[in-house]
Amino acid sequence: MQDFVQELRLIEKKWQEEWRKARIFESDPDERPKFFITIPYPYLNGNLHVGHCRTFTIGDAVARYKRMCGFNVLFPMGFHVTGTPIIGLAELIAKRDERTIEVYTKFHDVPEDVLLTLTTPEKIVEYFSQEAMKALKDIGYSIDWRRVFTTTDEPYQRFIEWQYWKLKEKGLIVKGSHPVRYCPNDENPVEDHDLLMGEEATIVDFTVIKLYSFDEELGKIVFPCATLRPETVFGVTNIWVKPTKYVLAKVDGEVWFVSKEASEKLKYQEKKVEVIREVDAKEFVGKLVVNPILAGMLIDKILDDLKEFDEKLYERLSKIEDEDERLRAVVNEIVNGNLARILIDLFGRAKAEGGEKFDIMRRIVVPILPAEFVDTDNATGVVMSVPAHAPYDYVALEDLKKKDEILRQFGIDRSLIEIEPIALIRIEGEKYKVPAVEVSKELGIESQKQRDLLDKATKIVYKKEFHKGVLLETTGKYAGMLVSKIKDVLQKDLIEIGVGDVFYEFSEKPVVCRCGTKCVVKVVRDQWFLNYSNPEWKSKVLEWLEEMTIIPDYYKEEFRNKIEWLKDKACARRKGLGTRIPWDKEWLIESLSDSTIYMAYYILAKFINEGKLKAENMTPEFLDYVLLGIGDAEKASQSSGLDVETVEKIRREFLYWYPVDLRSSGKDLVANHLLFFLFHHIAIFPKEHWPRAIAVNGYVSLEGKKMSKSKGPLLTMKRAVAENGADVTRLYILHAAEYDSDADWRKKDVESLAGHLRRFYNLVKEHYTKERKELDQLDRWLLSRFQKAVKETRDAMEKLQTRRAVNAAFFEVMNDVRWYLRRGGDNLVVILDDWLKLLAPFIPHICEELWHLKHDTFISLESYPEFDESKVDEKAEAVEDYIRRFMEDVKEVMKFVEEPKEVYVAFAEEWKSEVLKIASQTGSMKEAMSKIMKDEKFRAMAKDVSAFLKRVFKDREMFAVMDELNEREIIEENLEFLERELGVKIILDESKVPDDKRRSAMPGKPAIYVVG
RNA sequence: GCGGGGGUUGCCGAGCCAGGAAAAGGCGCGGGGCUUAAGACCCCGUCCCGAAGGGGUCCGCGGGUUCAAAUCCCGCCCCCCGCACCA
Repeated sequence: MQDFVQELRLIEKKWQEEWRKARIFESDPDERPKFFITIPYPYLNGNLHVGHCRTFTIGDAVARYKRMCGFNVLFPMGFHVTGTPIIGLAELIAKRDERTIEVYTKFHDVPEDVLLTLTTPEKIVEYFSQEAMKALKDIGYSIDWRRVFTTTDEPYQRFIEWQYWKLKEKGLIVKGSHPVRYCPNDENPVEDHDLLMGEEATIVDFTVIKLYSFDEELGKIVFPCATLRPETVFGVTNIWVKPTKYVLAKVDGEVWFVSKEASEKLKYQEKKVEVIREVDAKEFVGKLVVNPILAGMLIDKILDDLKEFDEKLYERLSKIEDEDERLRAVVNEIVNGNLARILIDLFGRAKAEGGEKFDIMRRIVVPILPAEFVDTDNATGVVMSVPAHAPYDYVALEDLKKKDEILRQFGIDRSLIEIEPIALIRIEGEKYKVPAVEVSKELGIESQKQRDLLDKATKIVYKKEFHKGVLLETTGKYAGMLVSKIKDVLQKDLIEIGVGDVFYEFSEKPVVCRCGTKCVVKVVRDQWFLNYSNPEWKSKVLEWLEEMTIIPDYYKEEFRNKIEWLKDKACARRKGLGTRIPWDKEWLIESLSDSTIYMAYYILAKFINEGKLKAENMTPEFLDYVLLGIGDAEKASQSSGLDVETVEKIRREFLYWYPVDLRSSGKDLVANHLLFFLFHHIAIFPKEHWPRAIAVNGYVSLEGKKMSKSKGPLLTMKRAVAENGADVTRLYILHAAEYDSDADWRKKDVESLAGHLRRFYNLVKEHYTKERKELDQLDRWLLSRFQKAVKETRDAMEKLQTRRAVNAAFFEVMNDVRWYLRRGGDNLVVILDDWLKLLAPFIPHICEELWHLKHDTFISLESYPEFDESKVDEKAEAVEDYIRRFMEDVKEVMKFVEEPKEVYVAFAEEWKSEVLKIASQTGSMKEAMSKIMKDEKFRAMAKDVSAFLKRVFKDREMFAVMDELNEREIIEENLEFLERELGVKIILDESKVPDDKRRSAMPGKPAIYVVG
């Protein structure tokens, strides 16, 4: 086999060189219709591998197919190097990181002495782009290499700057802040591959709701309660702290009571934090805090009581009619005035008096209680207790009620904890009134130490409430809203009125950086964002999506969802290779954000590489004109320093090639690159230049294992081609899987495929130069079958189903050819021209080589075979089917006879053909029966007729063609073949066939009697 | 949790959207041919039963619709992928 691969490699090199010399893949505008296909340019922090190979080969097969279908195809390629990984790699190589050296020598096949010199990003880019180009040429892609570029090229940077100015002008770039995973030690955001632990963790935003206490010494103290369910603020009965050390800290001017951990974390979240002193939470247990929201909602019930505390305050509040406004005023008095203190005093009095007023006051003012389940390393370390809806809260509270010694120890007044849960959510279609209580009881939870059960209960309650929960009257103006919709609304409202905040926290812990430091969530401020949440932008993209072709089609839904989900994206970074934001040079444009409309750059790249267009020519006026048609050639010429003619030429070429007809990509890029690709085209270009189609394909694994660039295993494209040949590699990867399902690279299967290709190669070589003979029945069968292969292949290629295409064009034709030869066909040459063309997009080198045995044109430029219906010969196909079936049946029967020698054949009685003829004109069994029974002759034998008809309708397809065939003739004509294949003598003498067998014969299934 | 895709005969993998074959193809395994022999190649078999081309059971689990379901409907279980600022 190695010999064959070596021979292949020589053939491949030869034709690659011929193609290059003849420049057949260099595409310039002409009168043909154009087809512009692009593939995402690869990121060069390593060698191209067989995963790239899949996406690229699909692209190349389509490019070659379309070219042969008469399109002027543009298939360009560039290289992506902006971003951080290349810098990271250079650093690792520079410091001789062992693991990196191992992976790059072992898997990326970089010779060690070369690798060790790659200590700067520039050297890495230089080396890997050369290697990539070699690999892409080695496999014979039909790329127009005049257009290659790298994303750090100066002209490219001009192009990106132009794009960003455009987006800025359109108001699509905004400033904002956002949370990132951050390492305090490295003082940098931490990327996925720099994590030691916690890769699964996501950043969640807790809503912080501030409750207020009052202290003689420090004044107001804020108890910032963190929750994922802000709506539960309406059902707070107390707050929980863990009986351990906390801190009092000045946070943006207010005094906050938070866990020590939280005081550290807050510093990274845009907060100014000054720790005043460490405190023991026990000191605060039993003290009271004011819930400003409830105070605002219930103020009218206690307004009169305020009069004696503060008359002016009373005046101010009682004047306000509007409920919402009053709530805001109350909150304001708590936050900025001394209403909190008054309410706490009022609570004391109401408690002494008891009664209804106390019931009201205890909703506004709640006690601080101790609980062991509180995690000080989660958010602020202070939580609200909502026993109606949180099993932990309910159980902890019940726990506390039972434990007098704890109450004594903390000096908690028992009357403070005689608390009833306050329900605020109704669950649609469920019996629960106070879910946390009922579910806890159902599960038999007794103590807050039963964490497993409590977690389970919490899950049940949260799930039901989230999906089917509706807010009750207790939530004031939010009543009637769905729980699933409330979070964002309420968080926003709380922040707006001044008692809410956001605390970012990891969903799982710990999250540890490679350096060993625990990561925190940091809020980056004043970052530039692409405003993908912009509703007009979004809806334009959504509308255009409906016009597009997405392959496979169910990905359209996926795209729809992802477009909806896409939020503003930070497009600026501090570190990495790339282009600076033109109006804020501190920042680099993030590397996915500079790869959105670069397909347009391929048109410019040709001129740049020819030296006709330089970075300094690429002025905004020039780009405006050639890419958008804004302004005119004169102005563009003046501004750029290019002559008008060149400017016009570039403009014309752009207009010829754009838009992108197909972008074929790996499925991993759907949620990022492909979305941005759509958004940016739609933002920048006029509608006629928006992308037409996107196709996605799956990954490639290695002997069932996932490949990894940074850890291995990995198979480079170059090695795959060197070991197996370009055409073998191509055919394998195209046939290994379809669409988004993943392909597995298996050495054994690849080798077996090489065997198939060798057979094919030898077969064609043997038959191709033979004289054409006149067509006989068998040749017509072959041609007929071949037409179906053509149709199937074309159909599959139109849908980018390379697996189906290869199956039809290669394997199925191969099977037919095998049968054809076995049947003694020796006119194979009649399909060979077309067969080679049919296969040329998949295995271009072999096809080119074989084609040249007879022709001196390039097969790569020939026209693709057309389906020719006149060559379809159903009868010839029926005859072959008959022969095959006959052989199978005879063999089946021969199994039961030792040493079979003679086979006697009897054909079906005449009446059966008659019945069949009538039946074939009817649609149903019933109809056929009634029609047939009109004939007296059949009526006499109704039983037999009905039994036969049943069979006929069971096997309709076979019987459908039978009345056209003369069975006796077929067997007689092929007697020699049949006897040779079956190794018996076949005698068409029905007198030797027993009666019962003869009667069971049917058209298409003669009676067979074997004699030993 | 949300969204998308899946669970097919020893394995890989078609088919299911447009219901009607023990269910393509490949691999593995077994047998035969060819060959001095091995490999390659060609043919046959590979769920169970059957000494005549036949019968039975089968496509995650449980129901339903239908003359007929791997294919349609309902419920359940399980698996994979994405959830971002990273290419």
